[in-house]
Amino acid sequence: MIEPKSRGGRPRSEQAREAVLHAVDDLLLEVGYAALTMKGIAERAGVGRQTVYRWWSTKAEIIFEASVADAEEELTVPPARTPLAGISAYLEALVRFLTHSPAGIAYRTLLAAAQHDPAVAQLIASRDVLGASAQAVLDRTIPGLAAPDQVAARLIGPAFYWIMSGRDSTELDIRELAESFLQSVQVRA
Amino acid sequence: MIEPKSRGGRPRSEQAREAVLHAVDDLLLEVGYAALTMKGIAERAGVGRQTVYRWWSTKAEIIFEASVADAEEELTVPPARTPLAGISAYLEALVRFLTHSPAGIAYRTLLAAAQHDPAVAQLIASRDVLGASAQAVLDRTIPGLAAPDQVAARLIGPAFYWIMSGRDSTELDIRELAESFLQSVQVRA
Amino acid sequence: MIEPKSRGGRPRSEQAREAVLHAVDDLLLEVGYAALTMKGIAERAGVGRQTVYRWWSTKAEIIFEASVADAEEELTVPPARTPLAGISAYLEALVRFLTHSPAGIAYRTLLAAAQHDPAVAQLIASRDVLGASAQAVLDRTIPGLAAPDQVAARLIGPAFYWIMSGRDSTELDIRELAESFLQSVQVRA
Amino acid sequence: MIEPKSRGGRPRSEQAREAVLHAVDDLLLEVGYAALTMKGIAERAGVGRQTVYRWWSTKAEIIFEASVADAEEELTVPPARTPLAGISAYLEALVRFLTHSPAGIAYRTLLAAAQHDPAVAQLIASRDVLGASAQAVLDRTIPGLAAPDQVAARLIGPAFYWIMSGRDSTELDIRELAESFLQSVQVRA
DNA sequence: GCATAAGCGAGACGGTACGTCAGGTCTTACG
DNA sequence: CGTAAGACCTGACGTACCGTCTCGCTTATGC
Repeated sequence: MIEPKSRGGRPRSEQAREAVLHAVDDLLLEVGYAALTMKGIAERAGVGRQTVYRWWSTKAEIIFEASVADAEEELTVPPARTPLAGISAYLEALVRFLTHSPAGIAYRTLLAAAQHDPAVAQLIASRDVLGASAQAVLDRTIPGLAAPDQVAARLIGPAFYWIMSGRDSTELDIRELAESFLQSVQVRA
Repeated sequence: MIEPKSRGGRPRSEQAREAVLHAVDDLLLEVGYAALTMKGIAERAGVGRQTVYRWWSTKAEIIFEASVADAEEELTVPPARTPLAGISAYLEALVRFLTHSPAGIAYRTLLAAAQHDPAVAQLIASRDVLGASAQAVLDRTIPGLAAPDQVAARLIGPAFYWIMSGRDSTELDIRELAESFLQSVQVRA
Repeated sequence: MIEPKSRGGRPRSEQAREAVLHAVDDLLLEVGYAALTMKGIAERAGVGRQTVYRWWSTKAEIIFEASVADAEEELTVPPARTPLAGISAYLEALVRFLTHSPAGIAYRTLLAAAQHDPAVAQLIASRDVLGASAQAVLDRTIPGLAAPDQVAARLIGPAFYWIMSGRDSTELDIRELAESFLQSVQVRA
Repeated sequence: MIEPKSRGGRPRSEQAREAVLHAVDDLLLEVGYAALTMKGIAERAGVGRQTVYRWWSTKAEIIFEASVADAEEELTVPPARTPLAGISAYLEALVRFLTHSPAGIAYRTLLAAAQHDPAVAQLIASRDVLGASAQAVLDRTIPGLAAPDQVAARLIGPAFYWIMSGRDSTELDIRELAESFLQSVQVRA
């Protein structure tokens, strides 16, 4: 890819870019998605409103850029000695991500917005952090699966639904989830 | 329970109540949740703005009241001859509900809003249509389950995640989902 | 005059009428004319809103009915020994009325409203308390004046303007006003 | 006086300012003070509501700014050859102003509002167009008066009361008013 | 080394929805 | 049939944020 190679003009301020991303991180935790406004972001970042609009069209885009890197890191788990340990560790990470990580809260927020905003839906589809992380674990644990997408959904889905529907994550029996999943896979293999 | 028995005053207009609920039904499909405004609802319903605020605090409450009855009906499936047929039929109904039913689209919208609005979260928790419908099917198909909530999550979760993450519902292999679920239950029984 | 002789039904409640007039008296002092509302009057009087509208069209009418009797009484001064004493006493009463009497404040309020509301203008013209009171004093003091209306205006006007334009009434030299007025009348007689 | 010298930002739109003032001028004549709303002003001016509120707090402030310059001009009369001619000319101008000039109607409106709104009272006291115009005439006609404020009130008051109380201005004998005033001044001098 | 060009913070612009309030009308049950 | 209560529709209130614009200024490139 070739740089656009500007023919002069002041270059984009990296300082402003980071100030915006940090402002969004902070504000998302402080006031929540609904009360997050472009105006508020600009003021918190100490940046002109036009500067925000110049580089991002919507608040969803900013949240996405601010959280996707963290999300990928947090959902990466090291290889484990047994399938059960690997799957359990992944589910632990998934639950922790969705319930306690700022990036995970941002993800839930975006996924929520995607339900009624096609632009956001396309945005999160363009970098499917949850699916990709599950895929990585499955490839390592049970190579050569057919319909890997659907298997990943069977892995992620129960915990995902539990949390999205507002249930208490500490009452979730992750070990049982991991065992059921593995048995449903192995029996059919 | 005794009626509050008002001591005079004009009674609430049932006509206004229904006009508002229908207006929300219509507008939700036409313009979507984000562009759904209290002002717009009142105007579409031919009702005063104050009248809307008098009976509902937020648009989420109106959507909930407008869709919960439909939701319960659409998620009820008749008894089937075999467990596989019963589970499959339920999953079919679930997918159809979440993707094509106005009430289901309303439900996704509310669940999305609940991610960053505790009031909405409490509202949908107060009448858990998805969980209750799954529970009904499970009671009939595999009586005496331990941890029925978590089993319901294993039933609902995969399809739920598939759809919420924006994947194409026609590419979902429901038969395979039902078989995996039943085997994971039966093997462990 | 014949009573309308109602053909049955509950008669008008004198109690409700007085409650409304007292409520207006009180509220006018407490919150002022601008913040005086039909709704507020009804609630303060413990009376139905419809009952207020049934008997008075506007808040100006209620204020008028509530204050005109008091106004006439307060602007009546006893005969004095000399013209100067009579005129001075009248001007004292006028200033006190316009600045300190609830009825006088109500009058200023109505006169203000009359500037942009023909209905109110007609209402206060129908019972010209200020002009009538001045006329009474002039008839007694200097009988047989030509153009009594305009002379009354010369008597009332200076103090009236002083107060309406917001000047401090304690800085008004009433004695000087009375002397000037009498001299302007006598010289020309 | 130094300009506030803003440190950046789009400058105030003179076009918007004038559009608002003209809209108020027009609407005051068309619909009157009571039916004059901030919303209506903004719409008529083709201006955002916020823009109106940014520069003026109340409709009284707008009316004041829209009319004070006209008022001062209309109440200025050229020097006359005799005191009687000068005073008469001033009273003519005063009556014409209060009854036929848009600025004068605006002034009556403000003076009315001032009776129950201290903010408006202070506003019109801050630039006392009536008093100042009378003062100017008196200084020229009868220099060296004691208590010039009260003398001005004696000059303005009778005509002012006549008009404010709703009487017909064509029935006012201005020549007689002027003569009475001069005699009351000269006799005492 | 000076013109050109784009990015910057600030803040006013025309809009629109917010949630509240009062207006004036109506529909109840009660007396 | 008058009354108190209170729901009804209407529409203005003053505020917040939208996304755009216009300032003066800064910071690069390229002639």
